[in-house]
Amino acid sequence: MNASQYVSPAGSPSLIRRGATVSRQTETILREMVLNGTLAPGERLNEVTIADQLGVSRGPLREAIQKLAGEGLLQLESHRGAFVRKYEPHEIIETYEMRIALELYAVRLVIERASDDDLEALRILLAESSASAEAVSGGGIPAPGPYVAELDFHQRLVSLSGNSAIAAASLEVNHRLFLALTHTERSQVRRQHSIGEHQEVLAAVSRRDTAAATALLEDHLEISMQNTLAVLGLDPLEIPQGYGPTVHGSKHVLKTEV
Amino acid sequence: MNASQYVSPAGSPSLIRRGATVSRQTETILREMVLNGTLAPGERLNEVTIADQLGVSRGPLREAIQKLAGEGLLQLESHRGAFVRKYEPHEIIETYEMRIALELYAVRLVIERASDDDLEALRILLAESSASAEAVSGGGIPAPGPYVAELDFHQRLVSLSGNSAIAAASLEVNHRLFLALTHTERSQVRRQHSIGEHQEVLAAVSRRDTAAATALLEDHLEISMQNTLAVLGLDPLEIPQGYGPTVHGSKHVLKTEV
DNA sequence: TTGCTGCAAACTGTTGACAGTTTGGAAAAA
DNA sequence: TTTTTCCAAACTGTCAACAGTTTGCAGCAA
Repeated sequence: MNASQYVSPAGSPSLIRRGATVSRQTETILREMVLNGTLAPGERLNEVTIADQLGVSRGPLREAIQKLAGEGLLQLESHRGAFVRKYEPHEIIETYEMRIALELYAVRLVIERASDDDLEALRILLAESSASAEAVSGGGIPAPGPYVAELDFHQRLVSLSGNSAIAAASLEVNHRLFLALTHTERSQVRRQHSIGEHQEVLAAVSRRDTAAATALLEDHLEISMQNTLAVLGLDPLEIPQGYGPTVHGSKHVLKTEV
Repeated sequence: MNASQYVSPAGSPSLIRRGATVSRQTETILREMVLNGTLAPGERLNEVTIADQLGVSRGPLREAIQKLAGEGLLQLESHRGAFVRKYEPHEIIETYEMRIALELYAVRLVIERASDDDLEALRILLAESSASAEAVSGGGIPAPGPYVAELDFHQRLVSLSGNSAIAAASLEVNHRLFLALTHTERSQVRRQHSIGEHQEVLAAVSRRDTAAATALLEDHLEISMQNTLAVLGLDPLEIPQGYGPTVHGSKHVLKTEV
């Protein structure tokens, strides 16, 4: 339901939040501005302008900028300022691979630790998501893009690992991918089908079938990455030296391995 | 050779570095102060004092603090300041698991992408490290602790994946673990033996044997984590709800799986 | 002695101003 | 016209001072 981790809600967020310092509030708002496209990739952040817009001084703003740079959303250049990070294709691939690394291990932890109730809750959520995907713009709720839903499922799944370090890193990676891909994406066709793959993964997790779950998840992520490469106009074979996508997943025999 | 990623070298680093801004220099120095124990875990950072020590004003210092907080080395508390992060046992476990997640996937990438020469170079490095470990404090070089060497090998291995995102995340995780463990560690006995395990992993990687390499690496990391738990005075069975160590590794049949 | 209250010192959060670098265009040279 | 030089405007990096919160202790009460 809550997709606000990736895109800001309709109303602009209130500047007033109890206990939070101006620096932190600025950080949150700035992150949203980067993720929802208010600040476009490659764009330079004029400190004076933005500080005026947000009604803060440059001090807290600069602290927020440092933080976001550490998260990979901004890029700092000495004496030239901060720019919204613009990811090169090979960087997107690297980030994708990091996502795979985190999720493949996370799903193993989920199988060991998540309760049946938690998994059931996720299954229901996925079913609703599936239903709302069929009824294209039917409901009154402004449905988030399929990519947001995609990331949302993965993030929830990873959270069930109980490992907050991996979950936090995963969120950061997803933010980077969202920034990198949301502005290139054209053909979102395949995203629709991924719900089915999610359901398959979740079913395997519910059966506590580690081999099947990891294999299915890896296949899903590989396909997703291939799709990304295609969107970027890159062919798997014409990728710069040594940065080709991995194809471990295709070796797996899925359900027969149970 | 270069262990400066984890511990500062003998001489204190020069404040003067061409092109780097005061903020960045402060960040680097502060990171070293945290990692080498000049600032102890749990200790509060007095901004005025530290700013005076480093000969900078509070502005750049605060920017550096924000950055290090993002790296998990400092913890910020509103209106109370920054503290050197003190990791709870369960957080150490979580961080360890994240390290495992990254390295297990990284080693697969290494097998696909690293050149024979790169692997050979790492093998030689490991051999030297092994030799210097035997000659306890024999050479003139002030040998870094075994834990530093341990992390150094892993970091170099991960770097050979060619994935800088994973490598950067791995370095950050290793920094956190170094901070968390270097102050609790007493029995470093087992660290000595890990060199042999490193050699085994590397051999499997050199043979491009993915199954063996990942299995060996996982076993090594699991053992290392168990050792860590023991040092922390935690028994695998008495770990708080659901946070027990995973034991995937022991299921693997190593070389026969080739 | 023990516990509570209130104040003052210390410290963090924030701001506005100053200093040095970058940048883009005007003016001069080719 | 094209290229180069130079300067001024704009902007980032840094600093010092102000404001509001936290904290610890002195003084008072029980």
